[in-house]
Amino acid sequence: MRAINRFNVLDTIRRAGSIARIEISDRTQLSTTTVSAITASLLDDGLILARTEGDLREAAARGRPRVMLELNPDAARVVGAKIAANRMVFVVTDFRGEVLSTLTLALRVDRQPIGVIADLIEDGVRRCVVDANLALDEIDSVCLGLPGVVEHRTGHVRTSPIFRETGVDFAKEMSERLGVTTIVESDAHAITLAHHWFGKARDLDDMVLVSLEQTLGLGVLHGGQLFRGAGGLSHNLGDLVLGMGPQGIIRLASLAGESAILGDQPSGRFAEAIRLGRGMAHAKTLIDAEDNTLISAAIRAGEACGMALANIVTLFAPPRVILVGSSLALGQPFLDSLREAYSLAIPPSIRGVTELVFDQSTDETWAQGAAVVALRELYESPWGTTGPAPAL
Amino acid sequence: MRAINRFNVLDTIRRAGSIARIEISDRTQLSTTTVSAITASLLDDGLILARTEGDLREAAARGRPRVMLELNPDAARVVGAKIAANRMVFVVTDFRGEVLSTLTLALRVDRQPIGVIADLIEDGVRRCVVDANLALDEIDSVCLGLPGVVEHRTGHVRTSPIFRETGVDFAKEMSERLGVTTIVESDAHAITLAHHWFGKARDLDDMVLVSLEQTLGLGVLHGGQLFRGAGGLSHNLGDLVLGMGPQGIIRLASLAGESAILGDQPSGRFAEAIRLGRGMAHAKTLIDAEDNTLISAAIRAGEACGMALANIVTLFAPPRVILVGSSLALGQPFLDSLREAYSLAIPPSIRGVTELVFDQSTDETWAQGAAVVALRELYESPWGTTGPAPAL
DNA sequence: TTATTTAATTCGCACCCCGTTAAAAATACC
DNA sequence: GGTATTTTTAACGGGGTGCGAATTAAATAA
Repeated sequence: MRAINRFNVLDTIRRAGSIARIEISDRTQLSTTTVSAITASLLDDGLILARTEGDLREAAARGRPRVMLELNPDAARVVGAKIAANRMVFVVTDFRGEVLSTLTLALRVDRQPIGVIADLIEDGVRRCVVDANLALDEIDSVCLGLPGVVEHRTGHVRTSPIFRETGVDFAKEMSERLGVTTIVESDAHAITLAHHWFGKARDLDDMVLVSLEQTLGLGVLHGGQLFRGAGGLSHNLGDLVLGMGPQGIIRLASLAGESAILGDQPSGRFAEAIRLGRGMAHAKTLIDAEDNTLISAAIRAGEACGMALANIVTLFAPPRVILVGSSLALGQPFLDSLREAYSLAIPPSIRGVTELVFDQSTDETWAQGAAVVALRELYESPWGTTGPAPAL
Repeated sequence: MRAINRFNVLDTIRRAGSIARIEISDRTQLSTTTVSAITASLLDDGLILARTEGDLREAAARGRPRVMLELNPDAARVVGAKIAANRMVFVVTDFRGEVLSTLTLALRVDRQPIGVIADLIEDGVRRCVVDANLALDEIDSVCLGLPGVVEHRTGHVRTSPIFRETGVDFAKEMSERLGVTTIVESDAHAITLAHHWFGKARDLDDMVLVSLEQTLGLGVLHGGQLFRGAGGLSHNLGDLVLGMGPQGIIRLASLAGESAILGDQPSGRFAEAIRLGRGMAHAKTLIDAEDNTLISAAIRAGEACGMALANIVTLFAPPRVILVGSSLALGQPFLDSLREAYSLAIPPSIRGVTELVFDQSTDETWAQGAAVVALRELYESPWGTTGPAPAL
């Protein structure tokens, strides 16, 4: 019970950024007595800091000025990473989730053996930590966000476009290499939490996020918690079936995946751009130059996404859906056809329930989301004292 | 906190049927002390009963014999109902969810004004209660399971095939008529809970149920709780989009809904059978007689369902999916094509995660499920005392 | 009959939260 | 400077919760 209240208080402080005890007791419905006790213990553990200035009540602040409380940035450091097929982005953040250093590695890792990928990630983590003027043993936790189907609880990667192998115990592997607790999570879940903490869902505890990257992913926030499916699996939208064609099953990925839009051939005109991770940006340039093949591919992809989106909204009926990912960079043809297909496909009975939001976050935001996954677990840890100081 | 533990203990007793305190403390991880206190209060409130006999440990029972605890059937009575377009089924159950009386009314209610439907339901409830040798004021709660999109929390029916109107405050309406707390819930949710309590998901706290009736519904059980979407909406599978045809959007309902299979025309050859609620049974007879039109309709419907099912499994990855509903009565052509389409459409990455189970429950089971919805709310109510007797 | 075994209860302890009250702290107003 | 105002801390009593140790209860085995 204390643990729950502690978490709530800590989370209230995080959301507010800077807040007085009175406000906390107001928002959490806890008595000021209790809030005082909990904040005292949080101060004691060094998780929060008190600041005297900064009382921003309207002019007439008569009585004793409030003491503002805020997270102690130095209470913990974590590493978050977005691992994609053609690039890796690492960030080190402080306890608030604020980025301390960033590192982007533009290199193609898919189809590499797992040992090589692990090597590269290990290297990236270590370099990014050094860039933040830290040592690895000052890092409390690492979280890797990667595409594919990931079992969060066990760190088991069932399938991922970046691995040739299936069923990899990647969290274990990386924990051993780094000597730091390492969590593996789907990249879509990471960006979902990033939006919950910092982005376009700060005000909502229920929402759905659809990520349109090389892989098509889904994040569902339900009561402030990620909905992780029964077994803690992530959702792989690309596998959704959109219909039956002459060649058999038509999956969303085959219409709206990156390779479906840009073409898959290693000799294709995008091969070079893709290798450099600039595929979508390049495509945008061509679309602006009225390249008809690409425009029609973008339109097809938008239609497919719009229909899949309508199905997801039919199932979850969230107040807001956030769309993210590199495909958004395709611009008007894609977005317009998506919107049109969506509004055609959305059933009348839930029309108006859901608001559609597009967001083009940087890769850094995704990595930051991974850091948030790690931080959330730290927030819920019992930490130092849970009550009076332990007996000596 | 007590409330939570009380509910857990009560639910443990329900699941076991008959169980000793020690076992409860074993399963709930509560201390025997706490279990004793809670069971004492439950006994005090008359929610459970103690029975000395019935200690079924293996032969050598040395020490003090266990006192078995079980639900007190008389602690409460509820009415559950399944309201369909061509029939209504009511049950009265005791506190355990055991059926005390049943009433089936075969009558077509869709397209009737809402007042008429309410009249019929009111009548059915009253008659079924009388059949159980009870008076209405001995009923603690009523739950109506009906097809369509229902907001459970408010009892608001957004759309339903049995109402011409949209946005009906049906719970309020019926509560006032009956003078008994009345809950409105989607029929799919009702049958989901029925399977959780009594049927093919007794052993699981996570599963998905798909109901193939006139309307296509979905129930998702997550951690023993119904997943009700963000706003408490139910899920209407019929609105799922399966592709784009020459006539525009193709929805699941247009391929696999009852009217899609049997034909919609009032002058059709099924008109009479449908009116009597025997549509599917009649269809089965014709299929057995090798009626090719029907067989191909059944196959089409099966394919559509199989594909939609694969999408749902892709999203939720439950350990088990239960399929229920009148369409199952179509037999081999339908089931085979469903299974085939499903196994074709299910992505390889989660193959083997989910087990498919078919179940042809009677209408009574659906109504019983509605009763379970009502009972679960009673279980969570604070009831009489929450601790020592209230001060006089 | 006595010892043994197992189940259930009683009792005391620690904890947690709340409300009230009082006191201390830090400012603005007069 | 004194006074009013507001936030924060501290102290006390009351009620609740859960747990462990000791105790009682009820049966069987020797």
